[in-house]
Amino acid sequence: MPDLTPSSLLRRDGVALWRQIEQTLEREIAGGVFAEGAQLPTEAQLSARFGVNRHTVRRAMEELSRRGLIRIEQGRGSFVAEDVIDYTIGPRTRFSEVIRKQNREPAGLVLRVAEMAADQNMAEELGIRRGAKIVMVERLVSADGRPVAIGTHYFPAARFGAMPRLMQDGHGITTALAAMGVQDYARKVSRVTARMPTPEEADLLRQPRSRPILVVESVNVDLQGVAVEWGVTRYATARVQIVFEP
Amino acid sequence: MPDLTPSSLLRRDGVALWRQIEQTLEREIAGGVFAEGAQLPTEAQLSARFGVNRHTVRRAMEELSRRGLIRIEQGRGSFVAEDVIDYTIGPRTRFSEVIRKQNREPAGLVLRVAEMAADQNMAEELGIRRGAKIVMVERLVSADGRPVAIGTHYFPAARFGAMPRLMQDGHGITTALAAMGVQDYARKVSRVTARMPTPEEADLLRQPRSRPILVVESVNVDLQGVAVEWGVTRYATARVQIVFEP
DNA sequence: GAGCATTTGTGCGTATGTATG
DNA sequence: ACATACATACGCACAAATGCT
Repeated sequence: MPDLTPSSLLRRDGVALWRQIEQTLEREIAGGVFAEGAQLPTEAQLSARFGVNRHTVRRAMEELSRRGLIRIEQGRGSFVAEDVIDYTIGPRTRFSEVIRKQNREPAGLVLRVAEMAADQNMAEELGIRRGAKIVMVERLVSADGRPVAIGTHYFPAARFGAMPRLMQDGHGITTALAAMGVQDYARKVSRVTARMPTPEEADLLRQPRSRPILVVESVNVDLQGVAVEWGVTRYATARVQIVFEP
Repeated sequence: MPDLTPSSLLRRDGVALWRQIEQTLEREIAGGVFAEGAQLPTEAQLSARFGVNRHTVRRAMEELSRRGLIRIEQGRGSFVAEDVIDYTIGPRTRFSEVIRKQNREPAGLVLRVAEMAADQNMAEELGIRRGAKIVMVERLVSADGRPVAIGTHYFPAARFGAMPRLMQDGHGITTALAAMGVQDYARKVSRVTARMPTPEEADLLRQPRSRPILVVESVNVDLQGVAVEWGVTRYATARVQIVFEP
């Protein structure tokens, strides 16, 4: 199969060489020569292929990176950018619905389950006594098999003691809560910060350690306004942007 | 004036040395011996003062950092944490009101002003023709003299050509818009990502280059639903957390 | 850019105190 | 009394980030 476009460049035809390289690579990415997330040839290989200096290739790559088509990682290489998922957060945010609306397949994998006593902060957020039993469920959520976020959820054990078992049986939060009598729930507030990932977080989210993660803390309440869940979710900035619709 | 607490530590009395150091420093911070934002003595100085190994001091510092009382910066030192500002974003977000509600004094400094033609993206966001004139205003906003965010704002020049002059005359966005006939405006959507700061951004926001910034992109519309402003604001994660209230 | 001082970050080896069976 | 396990504390060396010349 021939290349999508001839790689030969026209010198002094009024279009800078780096522009021609940029356009060639852009067409090849659009045409599927390089798949989403795939590694591009190294700058050295590209400069050999186009018969130009590495600086010229770099100029083209910088432009592609600036336009968001590729992602350059120092010391690793360059990669075709994956589509960013718009993770819309509003009063009625449901993970699986958000992902399906983007025509992707949601999945959740339970990483960890624990039981603990509520400390001062948890107790305040959930409106329960300090020292009351809490169940914690941590899971990795993905879209089309690509990890999107790590969510750590805390539920009052008195009301939701069965939560860990339900979620390990493959339920999402919404259906698990429904099974325990919570027909509906709404998000109260969301606090957003950003920080560098721990090595484990970077591995789980399959993103470079040099890239920050978004940390969103939120509380969900039932129809009576009683807190049912307090959680911290860490999003991969490589693959998601958070959209708030007031 | 004597020290708030004697610095001498009790060995093998059931309380680990690092705990005693943690408590001593905590009391000194609370007592104002070290002011908000002030640099603490180096680990070497503290280990000399307490007569312990540097590791022992580090253990105490890690705990204080985990609890959010101090902030540790490699190669620079450790600093007493400043209170984080809750930057609440909703339909009616006004910078100066948000800051005043936290009992801090807001300020804005115009960094840059420019005129340009709308590219594809800007034109879509603002609902104008591609190539139409746009005015850009970039400013550094602070609370109590501490930089909080860098905002880059784009306005359609046809309607808001006087924007740069008004803002350089010390107006905020709200009063400048009011002077041009926009009595009220509302935020439509906010898209949130995080990335590492450029060196210039880190300097302007007075935060370490190793700490990520929050990037919020938003559109403001007038009462008729017509876009009046499209902007990108970069927040210092050291001093702000963004709160969304649905 | 190179070089240097300062400061925090990390790893490894070792000794000792504390709790448990 | 002894063995074991674990957290605490120390000493030393080097890595990494920052700021300055």
